[in-house]
Amino acid sequence: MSETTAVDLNESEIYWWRPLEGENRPDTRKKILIAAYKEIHLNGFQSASLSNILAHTGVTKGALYHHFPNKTELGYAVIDEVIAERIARSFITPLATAKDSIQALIDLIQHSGEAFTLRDIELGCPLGNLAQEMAAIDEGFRVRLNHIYELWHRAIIDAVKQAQQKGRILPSIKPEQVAVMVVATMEGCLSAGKISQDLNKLLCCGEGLVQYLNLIQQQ
Amino acid sequence: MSETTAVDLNESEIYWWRPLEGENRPDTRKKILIAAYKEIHLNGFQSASLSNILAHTGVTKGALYHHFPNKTELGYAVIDEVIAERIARSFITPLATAKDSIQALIDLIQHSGEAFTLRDIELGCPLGNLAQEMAAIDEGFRVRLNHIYELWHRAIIDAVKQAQQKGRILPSIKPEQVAVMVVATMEGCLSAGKISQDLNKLLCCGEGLVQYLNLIQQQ
DNA sequence: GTTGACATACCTACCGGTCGGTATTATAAA
DNA sequence: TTTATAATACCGACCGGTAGGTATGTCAAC
Repeated sequence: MSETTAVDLNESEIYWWRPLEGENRPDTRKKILIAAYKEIHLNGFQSASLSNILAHTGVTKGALYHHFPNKTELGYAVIDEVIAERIARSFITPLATAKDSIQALIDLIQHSGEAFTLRDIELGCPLGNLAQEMAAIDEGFRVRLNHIYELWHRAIIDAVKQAQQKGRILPSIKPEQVAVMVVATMEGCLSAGKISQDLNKLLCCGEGLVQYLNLIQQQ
Repeated sequence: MSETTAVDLNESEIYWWRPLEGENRPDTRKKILIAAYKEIHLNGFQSASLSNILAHTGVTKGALYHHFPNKTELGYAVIDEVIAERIARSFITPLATAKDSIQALIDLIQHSGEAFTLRDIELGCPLGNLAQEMAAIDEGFRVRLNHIYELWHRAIIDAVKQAQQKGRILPSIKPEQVAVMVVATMEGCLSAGKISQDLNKLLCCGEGLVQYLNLIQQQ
């Protein structure tokens, strides 16, 4: 979608902390992208305020419109350069590089469930939020977000197929079905946690998904 | 949440069709509620425009602010009087009244998967959309939406417990876990369908959920 | 002297919300 | 049965504020 390299978010940084001052060469574009990602994650795209992004970065409106033609294109860039990279790093690469692919998938679900903070579940999944909000409204958003989901699905399909070849998973199981279901349930879990503001509900849902993955294995 | 009776939506009606004219006694409040529900379903609450609602109903701003003190309270009323009733009618009552509760749950998932139109999956679940958008922003929304989810969970918990007593479901299964997972996966399915705009993906996901429900049954 | 990277001032559209006023209907005393 | 009173339902011009977006200017680097 974009030729520019992905943006490193520095995840541990607290939202809206004052930007580092006195930095010799601030990459303005990167700063805008990160601030926009946070603002969108917090408020959704439509309610994301450019003025907020400007205020929190110290960047001026002129600079913003120098780097991005309009708000929509800024949103596209956030998807292509921030969100896509996060999903790849968190959920796709670990599957592709694993020896035991199906166990890696289970580990991933359990690990991400445990790694969530209260703030995380309060805000929900950046990908899911945006997809929910924008898919019906803007085709450009829909296509870009769908592309990320397709990559995610493909990674799980490959993992299941690999496990099936090793005889670890019942041959009657359709890999595509598992992929769609795992992603859907993970998103649904996040959503459940967000609404109830109850980490246990999220964990409970994750256990259910792991249980499903165990049930479709041989023996 | 509200003492007023639920609003009948007349589901077959096409969105934003001209309102019936020459009707002898138009219930303005009901008209506003239905139009607001549709506008919110389409654009989300924050981006829902009161002017749009007014334009599509022919109701004036004065009338709107006569019936609702502000936009937020209008949103609350939509949840309490429109969305809650829809969820109850579609997913809760059918479970509570069924003889074979677990088969009713499976039927419900399969039936609702088949009943969806392309327009439905384009817009997504009214409950899920709103929850995703507003849970982190407004506590009033969160509490009301969570209440609906709680009712839904309870209905499934009762169904699973009932089936367990009849020996139809493995005793090791935790009903709460099934409930959270079923709701989460259904929401996730809808979401997957919405983003891919592919009915097959939604159906595929529903099959996966049914498969899970079959796997936790005895024999 | 041209280009890229900003900065500043400004524009218009639209947003939720207010407010003074009016038409209609219900209540009830005369 | 008429008439005074009051509450309800509604109208629409108007308001302050904010939104995204633009026009023009500056200034260092090449």
